Order: sequence, then C-alpha cells, then structure tokens
Amino acid sequence: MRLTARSEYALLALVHLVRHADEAYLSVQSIADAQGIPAKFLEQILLTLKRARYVRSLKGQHGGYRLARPAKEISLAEVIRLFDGALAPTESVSKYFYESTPIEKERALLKLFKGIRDYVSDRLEKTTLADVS
Amino acid sequence: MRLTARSEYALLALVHLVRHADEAYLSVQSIADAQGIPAKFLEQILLTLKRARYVRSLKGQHGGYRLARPAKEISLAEVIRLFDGALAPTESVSKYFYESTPIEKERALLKLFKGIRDYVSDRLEKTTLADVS
DNA sequence: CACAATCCCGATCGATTCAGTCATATATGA
DNA sequence: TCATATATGACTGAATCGATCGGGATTGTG
Repeated sequence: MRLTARSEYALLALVHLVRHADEAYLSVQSIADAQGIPAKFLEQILLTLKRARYVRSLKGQHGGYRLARPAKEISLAEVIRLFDGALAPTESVSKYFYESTPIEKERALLKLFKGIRDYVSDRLEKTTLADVS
Repeated sequence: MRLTARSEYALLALVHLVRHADEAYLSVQSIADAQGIPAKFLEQILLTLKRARYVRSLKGQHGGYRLARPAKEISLAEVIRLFDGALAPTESVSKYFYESTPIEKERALLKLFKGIRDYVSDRLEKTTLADVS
C-alpha cells in the first residue's frame, strides 16, 4: 500500500473533525487553515468523503462539514481504500481490488505478499478515527 | 509499499536465475521467454540488477546473466527497494527514503504507520531468494 | 429581496511515473 | 568477419497525482 497526499489529507481532516465534533459544522476553509491543506484540494476530498457517507455537509452561511458517524465506527482501512485503493502490496494479492500481475504464478511469493496484506489490512481495520484523535 | 511491474519482473528473473544457477549464463531472451517478460524491458531490469551487483553478465556469443551471489544472501527487501524505493506506506516513516509528508505532525498516525513499516521491512529482509525459489 | 458565505462539480493543467520500445554501440566466440 | 550478446541512452504514450479554475446551487442574514 502506498499513501497519497489525498488520503493523508483525508485522515488529517477527519481527525480534525473528530476533535471539533461539538462545534457543529466546520467550513472547508477553516479545516484547510488549521491543517495546512490547500483549500480547493480539500474541497474535493471532503466531497468524496461525503459521497461515501463518512461526513455530512450543510450549504450556505454557517455551513460546512461534520462527521456523519461516530469516530470509533470509521476505520483507517476504509478511508485509505477509498482514496488509494488496495492495501495490498500488489493487486494480485488484494481482496477488494484483485487484478492479475506477473508474480502470480510464483506460489512462495504470493504467500509472502498475502501474509503482508493480511497484517496491514488487519492493523488498519482495527484502528479507528477514535484511536488516532 | 507498492510493487511495480519492474520489481515483480526482477523477482521473477532472479528466481529463474536461482533455479538455473548451474547452467552458467542465461540470455535475456531465454529468461524473457521462460517467464513471459518483454525482452527489452527485462534487459533494462537486468542491467539495473547488474549495476547493483546482484547479477553478473557476459557479452557475446553464449553470453548472458547469472547470479553474482548466493541466493540466500539476497533479500527481497533489497531488490524491491532498488526498483520501487521505500517499503514504508508513506515516506515520512521511511528509514532509507525519508521525506516530509502531511501526516507527520500526527503522532498516533505516525506510530501506526511505523509499526506497519517495521513489519513489512522485517518480513522482506528475512526472506531471501533461496526461500522463494 | 439581495447578498455573502458556503458547498457542489466538472474541466483543466503541469509534472511525474510507468511500462515499454528503438536505435545504436560495444564486446565476444566461432 | 560475422552472428550473438550485452550496454546505454533517448524516446513515447498512457496514466496518475496534486493541485487550480470557474461557475452553479443553496441558504442564512440584514
């Protein structure tokens, strides 16, 4: 798995939302300022998070974003998969994003990489926003 | 870490060389045919492996490539780093390829990703070509 | 009602990476 | 000398990444 800036920003924004969950809706701009994220880029990211139902939004004055679910019900695995796809080191050992790749015929390599996928997957499934906020 | 076709091909070629270590030098073409790798692309890859001293070559008729070291002394970690860089999920937790990234200020995230890096790193350091051939 | 704040959304862009090819030079053995 | 190899650099087309741009739609406030 390889984290892009997109998913790193997404995690930062979500952590920020968790920490300010009481203050109702936070504007893109305020999150961008607080976390040092380019505002228009963050807009895109929050929109993706909204479509995937991790956050809710409100338009107009005093609008913005807030979490749509309790922090402990959102795993890092979900968020990273949403932006970066497979958690596996190569797609031929991915559960949700399987595709054929060259090493597929080599049993020993496959087994090793599956083991790595399982570990990474397990760690990220078990860690929620609540754990890192 | 994300495997590219390059490093997957490299692993396949190396495994092939391990299995035919007795037959002296194998030509790029014969390896390419046996492993289903585009020959000119493989040429590039073997050249990189040669410069990094994992294989040796001989030009001219009956030339080709062979391993430069015993299979058990070449870890998968080295090979993958050579082609794909960091084994870490993000460069801010990479040992050999460190660079600053957005999540860096979040201690809990950093710790988690370092844990993942350590695991992946350890598995790949401890697995050698001999183990997968 | 008008306006400002804010989300919504598609298009575009420049840089980089990836997978792979091409042409050519160079070395080697028969 | 010739066929067979590796050595090397340049190139290319497609995809991805990290944004930015420009509007449109909605909503609370004065």
